[in-house]
Amino acid sequence: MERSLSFYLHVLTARLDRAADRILRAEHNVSYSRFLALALVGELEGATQRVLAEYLGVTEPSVSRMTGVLAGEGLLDVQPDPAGGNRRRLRLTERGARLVAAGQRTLEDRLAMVVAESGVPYDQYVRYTAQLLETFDRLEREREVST
Amino acid sequence: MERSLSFYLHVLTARLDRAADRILRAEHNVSYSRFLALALVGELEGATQRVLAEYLGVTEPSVSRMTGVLAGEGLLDVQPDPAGGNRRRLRLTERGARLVAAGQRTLEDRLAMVVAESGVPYDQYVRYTAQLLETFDRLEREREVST
DNA sequence: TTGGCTAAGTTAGCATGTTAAGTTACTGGA
DNA sequence: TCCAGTAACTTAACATGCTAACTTAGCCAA
Repeated sequence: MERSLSFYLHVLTARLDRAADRILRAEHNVSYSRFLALALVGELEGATQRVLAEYLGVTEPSVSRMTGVLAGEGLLDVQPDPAGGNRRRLRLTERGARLVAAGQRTLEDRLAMVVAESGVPYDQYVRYTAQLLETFDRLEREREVST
Repeated sequence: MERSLSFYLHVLTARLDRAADRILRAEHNVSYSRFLALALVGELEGATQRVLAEYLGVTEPSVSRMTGVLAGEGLLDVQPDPAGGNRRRLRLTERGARLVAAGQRTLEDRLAMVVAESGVPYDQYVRYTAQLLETFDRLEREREVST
């Protein structure tokens, strides 16, 4: 196989995810998936599960199961939307918010170190990555419309 | 959350993987994970399961289960190493090799299109990505030694 | 020849992703 | 008023990661 971009991205991301998982479990006793969910809820105060699923890039059943677990652990507060409809509003609990803040510091410090060590220009790489994501999303949406 | 690099990479890769999965299932009736395993076996003629695990960036139990399934489907040939030891030599069957060749063409064409559309310079992005992967691997190895 | 060591692979059980199908809560027209 | 439609969520079953613990095969020293 001519080592392709998708393969490199796949492996790089898998390793970063696993390292993040290891660090978060060791220092904050939470998996990376759960951490990502909590971090986004922190940003999207009062989001519904559907919105969270969209931002996380996973399906609604995944979010449904995850929010159940996180609420059970006291990190997340899940309430029926007071405005009505079959909706749940999501918020971080006090503990959830502390965990997100601490975890973010830990992770960003480590990744910045790896990037610095590699010599890859951080800002440009982030820009490229975000740009690819945006293009990919747009093409996928166009594909869906045409289906 | 200040949208961090790890988050962008995580989401971009998750979407690329899912798109690849969708395409491969539709056109070649195989999942992306299985396709990656087969593609690497094609490159690493006669590799052991341990070597394949290392190249795929997954654990040996994962490979063990996967090779069982792929052999059952007639895409992979798993034989005890004639040189002895508790080893299995992996090779593609005729069908496996055809599938790999066809799948690679399909996927690379599509991804190249996305990258072109995004305006991100393909070669440079691949270089950066490979460079990050290499640095990350080195740092992880150093970490393991020091543990 | 045998008991321990090492390398490679497997098994078991869990986490978290998926799709397909079912449920719940509201809305709007007859 | 009530039934059909729509949006949001849940449940069930499966795929594929993981770690921990076990098994298998060969080697070597006593």
